[in-house]
Amino acid sequence: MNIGKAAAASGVSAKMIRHYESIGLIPAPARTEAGYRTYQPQDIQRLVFIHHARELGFSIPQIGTLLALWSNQNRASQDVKALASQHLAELDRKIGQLQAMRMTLEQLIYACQGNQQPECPIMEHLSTSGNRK
Amino acid sequence: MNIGKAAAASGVSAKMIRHYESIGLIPAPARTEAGYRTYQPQDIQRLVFIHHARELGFSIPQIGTLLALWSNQNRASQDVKALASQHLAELDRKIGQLQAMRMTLEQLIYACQGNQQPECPIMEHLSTSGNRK
DNA sequence: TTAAAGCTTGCCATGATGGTAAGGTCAAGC
DNA sequence: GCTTGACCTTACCATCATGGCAAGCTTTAA
Repeated sequence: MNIGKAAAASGVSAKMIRHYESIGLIPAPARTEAGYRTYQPQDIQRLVFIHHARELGFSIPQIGTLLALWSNQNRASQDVKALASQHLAELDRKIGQLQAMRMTLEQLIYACQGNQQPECPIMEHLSTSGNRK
Repeated sequence: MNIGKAAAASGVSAKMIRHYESIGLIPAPARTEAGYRTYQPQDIQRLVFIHHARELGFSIPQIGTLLALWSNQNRASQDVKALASQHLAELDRKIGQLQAMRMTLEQLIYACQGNQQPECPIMEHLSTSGNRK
């Protein structure tokens, strides 16, 4: 299977497959005489795994760890759970940050008249030096 | 005022002040004979404005627009409001994405025993090819 | 006078991904 | 057989905002 098919089958773009190979996340596959990469079914499984992990927001280094656990028959599910929990905490942190922005911004938008006049609480907020609780 | 003081006064790092200058977000300030940048109070105001806008998550191009509106006496608050609303929508989109990840991940973590055994719903989710609603 | 702190520019790195360019290869149709 | 188009290859550049480091100059304080 060439890289195009592998990309379509796994949901990972050809570009990213090459990238993952270059950073060592996936092993370098066999090549045809012409130099084309050829993928086996288990390579596709690995790519699918990566794709799903990316959908959940895991970073590439985390996915490296997950892949190692995946191919380890003696893994303890608590290790997987710990990594996932760590990522969950990170997601919560990011969501919290964005929601804090969202909250302030929404209030400012609500308070803004949105007319032809220049007066605007949003601008005032941005230019005000201090006292922003 | 040198760049260090300007950084401390505005909350924008010296590094970023130089960067903003290099991309044209702020005008190049006067220099001393030795080549040191010297900032005026209005420059600090501008930096404070940028800092606050970054805290709300506005992108640099958006901040460029906001700065233009800021220094425009004839601005209409509806223009500011429109830009802010656009950004709010973007925040909502990102929050939604993260929350979708969060939701799935939390369920998987909940279902995982977290013991010494290898069986793990998280791993199953990642390796399963399809049917992930 | 000397040492420390601060400034200068320039380059490199992040993280995950996209784009583009220049060229080689393969398969199908004529 | 030859052309065409789809596919592959590598290599480089771009994003976005920020940090770090290095080599060298300037200012300040002891």
